[in-house]
Amino acid sequence: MGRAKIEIKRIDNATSRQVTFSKRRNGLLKKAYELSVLCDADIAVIMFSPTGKLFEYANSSMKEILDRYHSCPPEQREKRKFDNTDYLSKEAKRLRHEVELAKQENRHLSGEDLNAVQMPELDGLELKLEDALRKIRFRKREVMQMEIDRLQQKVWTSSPQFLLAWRSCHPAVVQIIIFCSHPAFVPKFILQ
Amino acid sequence: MGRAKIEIKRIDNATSRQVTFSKRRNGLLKKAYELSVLCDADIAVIMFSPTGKLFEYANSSMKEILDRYHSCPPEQREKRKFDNTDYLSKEAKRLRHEVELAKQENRHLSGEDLNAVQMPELDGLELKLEDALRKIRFRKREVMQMEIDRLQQKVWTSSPQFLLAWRSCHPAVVQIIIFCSHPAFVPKFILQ
DNA sequence: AACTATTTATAAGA
DNA sequence: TTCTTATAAATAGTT
Repeated sequence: MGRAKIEIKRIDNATSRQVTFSKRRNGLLKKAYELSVLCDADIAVIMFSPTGKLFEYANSSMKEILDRYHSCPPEQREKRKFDNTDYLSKEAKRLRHEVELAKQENRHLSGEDLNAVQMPELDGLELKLEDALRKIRFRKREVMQMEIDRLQQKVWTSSPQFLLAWRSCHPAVVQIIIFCSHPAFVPKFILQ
Repeated sequence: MGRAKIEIKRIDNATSRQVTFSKRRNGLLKKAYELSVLCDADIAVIMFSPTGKLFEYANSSMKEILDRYHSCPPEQREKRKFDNTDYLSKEAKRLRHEVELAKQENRHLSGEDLNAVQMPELDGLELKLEDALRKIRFRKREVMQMEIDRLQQKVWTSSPQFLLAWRSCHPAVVQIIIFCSHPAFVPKFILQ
């Protein structure tokens, strides 16, 4: 939710960690407040910052909520516990699904596994592939042009000795360089 | 954060309230998890749903966090307490600021309070006002045209008696109607 | 503390 | 419930 996506792992830089704590602490408190009001739920949040300071929220009385918590039978507590593992396994599930979708799309873009694909999707795929081809060809021209420019530069800056020696080994390549070069850039000596 | 903006107040419909609780409960737990990991903070969340079910989160051990909480001197607890009033007063502050900004803009768009305004902003205001004028004039033409159409319709559907009677009271208005009407729509009798 | 480009959360609908 | 999607809200990086 910011300029960049961040990985959920401990922030190394202490200053950034503190700044992020301040921002997200407020976000969490706001969410807790909204949930308690919207849904008429009793909510308590206790936070100790990285520097050990206490922050808390309770829509009603903290003591009341904690008492109610302690009065719940332990097995009920454990049952509805949400620990990091729960969240991580949910995320893993979502990621696996995402991977499946992406792979399926790859197959379709490779012209495979098309038995179940109907006309509208086929039209879409066709257009997408045509577009991809155009882009790839454009990029190819670009890369070729860069290589030609590089070689022209080399011809222009090379010593005659180097070019003449090179021509004796690779006459065809030097011919191509001359062919591709603007006449003004072909050193006079090489035309002799 | 959804299709529509909602006001933060108790959801009346019990089903919606329960659905919203489910969704936001997960959101809150996720935020608590992320904050604890990112900032290396100890966090505990206790929630009782509208139907009285318990949900909890603790990055480490709930007991440990609660013990630590109880071991804090009461005055430290009170100091960092965030209750509904805190949030509402923050929101009020933000809203007051927003109102100030909007009023200032109104003044500028009314050509007032321009002493501190520099050239680029003035150019912007000028363009904005010219655009506003164009839109207003366009809307005026639109409204006038609708009125003319309405009157033409009336002329076309009125009984001669009504129009003749009306002309005797408001001859000028009837002249205007005739003038504005397409010849084909002016009833023959009125030209006599 | 503000800003703003992005990511994320979520309200409504299917 | 679960998924989808349009939109509101949170926030990471920047100033």
